Amino acid sequence: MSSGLEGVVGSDQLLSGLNPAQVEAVTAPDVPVLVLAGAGSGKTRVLTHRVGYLVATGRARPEAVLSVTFTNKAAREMRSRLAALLGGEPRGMWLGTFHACSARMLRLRGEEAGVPRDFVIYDEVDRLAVLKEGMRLAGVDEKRTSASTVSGEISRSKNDLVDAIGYAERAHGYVEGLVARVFPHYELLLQSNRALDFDDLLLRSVRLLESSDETRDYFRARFAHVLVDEYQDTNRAQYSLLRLLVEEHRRVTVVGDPDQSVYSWRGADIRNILEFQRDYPDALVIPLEQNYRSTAAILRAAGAVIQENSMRVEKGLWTDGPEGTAVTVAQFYDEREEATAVAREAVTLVDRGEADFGEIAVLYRTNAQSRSFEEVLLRAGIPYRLVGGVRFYQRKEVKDVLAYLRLLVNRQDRVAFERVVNLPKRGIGGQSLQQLMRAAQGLSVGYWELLADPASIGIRGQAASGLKRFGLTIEEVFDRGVSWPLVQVFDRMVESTGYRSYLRDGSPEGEERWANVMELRGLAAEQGDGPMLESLPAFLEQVALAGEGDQLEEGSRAITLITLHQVKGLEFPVVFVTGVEEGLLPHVRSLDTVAELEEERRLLYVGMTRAKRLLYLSHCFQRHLYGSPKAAIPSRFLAPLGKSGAMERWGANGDFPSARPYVAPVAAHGQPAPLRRAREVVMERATSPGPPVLIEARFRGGDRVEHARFGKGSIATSEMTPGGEEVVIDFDSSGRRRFAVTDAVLRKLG
DNA sequence: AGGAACAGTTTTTTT
DNA sequence: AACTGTTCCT
Repeated sequence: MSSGLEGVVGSDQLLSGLNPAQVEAVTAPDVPVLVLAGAGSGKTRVLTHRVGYLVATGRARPEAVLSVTFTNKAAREMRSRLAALLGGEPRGMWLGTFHACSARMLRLRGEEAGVPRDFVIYDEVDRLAVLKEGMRLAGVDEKRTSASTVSGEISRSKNDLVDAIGYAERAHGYVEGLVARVFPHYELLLQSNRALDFDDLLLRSVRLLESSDETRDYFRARFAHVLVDEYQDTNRAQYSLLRLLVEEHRRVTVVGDPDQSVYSWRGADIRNILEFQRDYPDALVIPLEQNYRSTAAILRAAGAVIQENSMRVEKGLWTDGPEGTAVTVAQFYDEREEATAVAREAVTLVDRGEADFGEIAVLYRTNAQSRSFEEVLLRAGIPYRLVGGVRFYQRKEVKDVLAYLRLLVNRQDRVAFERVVNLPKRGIGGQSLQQLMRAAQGLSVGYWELLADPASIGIRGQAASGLKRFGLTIEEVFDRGVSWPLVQVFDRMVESTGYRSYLRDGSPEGEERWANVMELRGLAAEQGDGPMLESLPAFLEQVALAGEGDQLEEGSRAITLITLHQVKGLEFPVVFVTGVEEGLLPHVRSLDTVAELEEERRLLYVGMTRAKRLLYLSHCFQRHLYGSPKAAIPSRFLAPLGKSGAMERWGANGDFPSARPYVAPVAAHGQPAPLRRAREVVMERATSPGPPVLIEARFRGGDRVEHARFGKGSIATSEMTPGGEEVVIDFDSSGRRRFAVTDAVLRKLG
């Protein structure tokens, strides 16, 4: 196996500790390689080691490798692992997401395909602003067809490599007809803003490679080895891009798991991985089936769930690890009780020394679900980190400052301009702006040039002076700051535009927003002391392409709150998959086709297979939707769990008190049975055979305790009430307080 | 132009 | 419940 490797430093590490299948994947020859990697089978490891192996054995120079990951975080992680394997950072290697690599290709060669060198990247919010303008121009009523519908349609089209013309040609039906009218306007607006949306990055890269033989040859020579992670989640555009890069030399390795394909709504096409062998008949297919992550109990439960899918390639995922604790299925009254139960179970585990908060993850289908958890954890003083949610880069104040900075790079960025031109108030209203834009259109000049003399186009008064001042301020920051370091420009900008004083209005919220701006400043400072002219575009690109998982730093001591989509690729010793209910998982919007339904099931599978030691699934009796309570029914996906040996734990007052073999609550005719409230269930259980449900006080008078917020103290009294245990505590430093134990996080001392 | 009060709505997931 | 957009008033 080591022939040809003698004397190569580090090759031992590259293969040691790998199982035979992994070794085969790492050392595979220069043919198309498909690694079908089951959950927890060491797929990232294989990918990293293969890159390292190619480099260490001299088969590939680092700068000849393109390695595509699904998130920026995965890219960073791979880079650092490679550095460890190779004893130094791999120089010149391209390592990033499809979008990031595309952007980079376009910066290098995009002008050949009509992409301006200084293009900006629009996110979903920016794109909606452009789209709304486009809809106005096309005379499409936003009330009848929402901008987000149109956005989704255009996005899907671009991901299928269909442009505005192509779309119009094949559009049929009402909505498609409307979209076909808006699409060209949208494209023209993007062009005049010198902006690309996310989908353009892929689309334009493909067009670039298609249109120029020279450029295509250049990149083909450049990337003699291409590797792709999470191949099951690639879309048509990504597929084509890959094809264009490797079809000649065929040194391509893709890694993925069809059972973890959960991005079809973003255009991902599971056929890409299923048909890899058809695309490359000589492909080497290597299945990785040994799971190193989860206990046998968890693996069995997850397997029982995914097995229900009809569209899949059977895999024999196995482990030689311990059986572990049975998977828990629990029902709670509502999302509040669910959150409380999770919090208390987490505290119990931490108290018993079975886990650290940082080892626990709470998973859910929709971001909105994070709220109840946040509320409970916040009140309880349990540390948590929320992934996604109101994302940092989407916060108003962050977007505002970025808009100001974007103008320095690209004065034609109308979305940025309109965002901040009247922030703080400069007396510029919608009327004046419309006038400005109309005049610019009529005179065929950029609107920016008209700022110098608004009177000439009939804008007077406050608006005129405001516009003029705004233009001058931006130009001045630019002129004086061209060669400054980015941070300095940053400071100057928020100062001279008055944005700082606008934000810091003396309110606590204002200070918090300012703190976010300062956090952004910190990121800007990381760009170094080079001239702003170079560092600013790099900064803006980095920010535009940054994903949310990216803020997830390792070694946190906090509970992780995260969506099922974002958790892909991560693992935690303890996992709670919450809200496993009809309408949520599977989501109501995914019930139209079998394909959608099965994707929802894969989502649950992804969630379950994140767990290493303990796995909890929960659902509620009722859940609030848009403010009003709605009955919830356990997910159909839970049905096969009974056969896996999962245990059912009735939730009472937010606890996981007793367990019995899980019986799926499904009626004889296959419809999920209606459920009773958890509290009623508890009472019923108490009078039926089996272990009695114990609800007893956790604390007694005299117990020494520590509260997350108030510190140490002694229990004065403890009593059981219908709502749970209530204690009175004499705190050493802050006197006597009363708590419901459910709400307070108390650690017993001694 | 700008604010307050009001009405109506809410795609789930994200590079 | 929270957020958006609209309308009406100053």
